[in-house]
Amino acid sequence: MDNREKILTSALDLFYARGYDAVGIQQIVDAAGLTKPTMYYYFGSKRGLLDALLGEQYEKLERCIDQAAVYNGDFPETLFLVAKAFFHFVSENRKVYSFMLALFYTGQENEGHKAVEPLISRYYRKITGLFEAAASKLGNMNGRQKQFALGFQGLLDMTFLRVRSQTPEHEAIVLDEMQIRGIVKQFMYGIYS
Amino acid sequence: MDNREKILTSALDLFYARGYDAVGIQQIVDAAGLTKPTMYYYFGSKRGLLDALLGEQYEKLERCIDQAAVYNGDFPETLFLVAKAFFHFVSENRKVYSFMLALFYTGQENEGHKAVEPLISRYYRKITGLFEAAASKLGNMNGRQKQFALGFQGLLDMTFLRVRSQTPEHEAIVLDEMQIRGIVKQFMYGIYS
DNA sequence: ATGCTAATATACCGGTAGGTATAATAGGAG
DNA sequence: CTCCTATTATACCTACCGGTATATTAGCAT
Repeated sequence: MDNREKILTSALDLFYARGYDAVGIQQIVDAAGLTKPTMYYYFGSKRGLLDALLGEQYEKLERCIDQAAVYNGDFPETLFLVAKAFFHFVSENRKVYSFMLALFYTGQENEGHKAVEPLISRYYRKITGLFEAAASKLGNMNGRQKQFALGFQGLLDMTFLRVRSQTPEHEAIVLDEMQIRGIVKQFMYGIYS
Repeated sequence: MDNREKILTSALDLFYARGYDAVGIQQIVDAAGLTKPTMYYYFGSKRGLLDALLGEQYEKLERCIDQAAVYNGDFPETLFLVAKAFFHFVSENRKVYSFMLALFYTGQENEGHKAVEPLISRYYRKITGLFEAAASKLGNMNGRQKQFALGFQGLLDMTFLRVRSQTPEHEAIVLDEMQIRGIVKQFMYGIYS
């Protein structure tokens, strides 16, 4: 692992545990066994570090979802595949996804919020696109695709947070296929009722 | 409004917009038109200010819910009354509830998280108690009361965040009874399916 | 008027924040 | 061997952080 990666890793650990604003550059480079100029050489600023961290991690999430999110006519199955891809990613990247959610929930004038906001919006557009692709077949969404997308992703986030809180920090987050199908089923019943 | 209140108000405004760690005491007292020693006279420390702010606001939320959350045999109706009380509170206190959620989602080693955690836990215990009171009549919960409570509250939070994001900062958040009934209905279908 | 207390301001503390000027080091290309 | 560039560290900057010692003000009871 080169020094750039060391800094990114230490930063994520600390941001996840204490939050972006509560962590100083000094603490990050200390944890990485380096010094401040090294961090500024690679990232230019604290915000630059955050952007790099979020950008690189978000790309991984997006690739995960893109591989799964192909509407093929069977909408519940598509949602299941998306949910499965999502949980696969967050299980192996619990820190980064938790951190992204935390940043997104902080005040809109917060620097961290401004950094994640475009990524989260982009992600939601992707999920919304799924519902729009299915709109012609489902028919009864009445322009509520965005609301459904938010509801669906909210259910996934909520489930992630619940399972995370019940899983010790050092253990892997586990959700089997049956549980994931259960979540999608619950969501679909909500839509059709 | 006395000076103590002025400080609490300014603090909430700033914490809500920028986050707890990103706001300094100096900014808070400047916004309130006062000076630092006044803040330290009333609250002793930044953490003391946060505790006072959260404590006083949480009490209002708890009173709101307590008035509504009395299980009377009709469980869906009980949930509806709780949801209605919840939305009534968050509509009139959008900043404080948003701020509480933000703090709760930040890292567990963050001071702000430590401050809200007991309040949120207490709140969840209250909601869980509702499901436990209904357990004898509903019967089929199989010890999943806590999970249902988290799911139900998560749905309320999610809805609040969605409606909030669609409501301009200066406008009141509005959810009519029909929409609230729809949310509860969606949740119940999930349980029974 | 006098003394007491609650409430507020001025001016300051040590520490650390984000950030940088400068120099040393190291590895490859010629 | 020598130069060049990429990388890293030492030492420092200013600004602001949370917090406080001290003085002042205002109101009130005597």
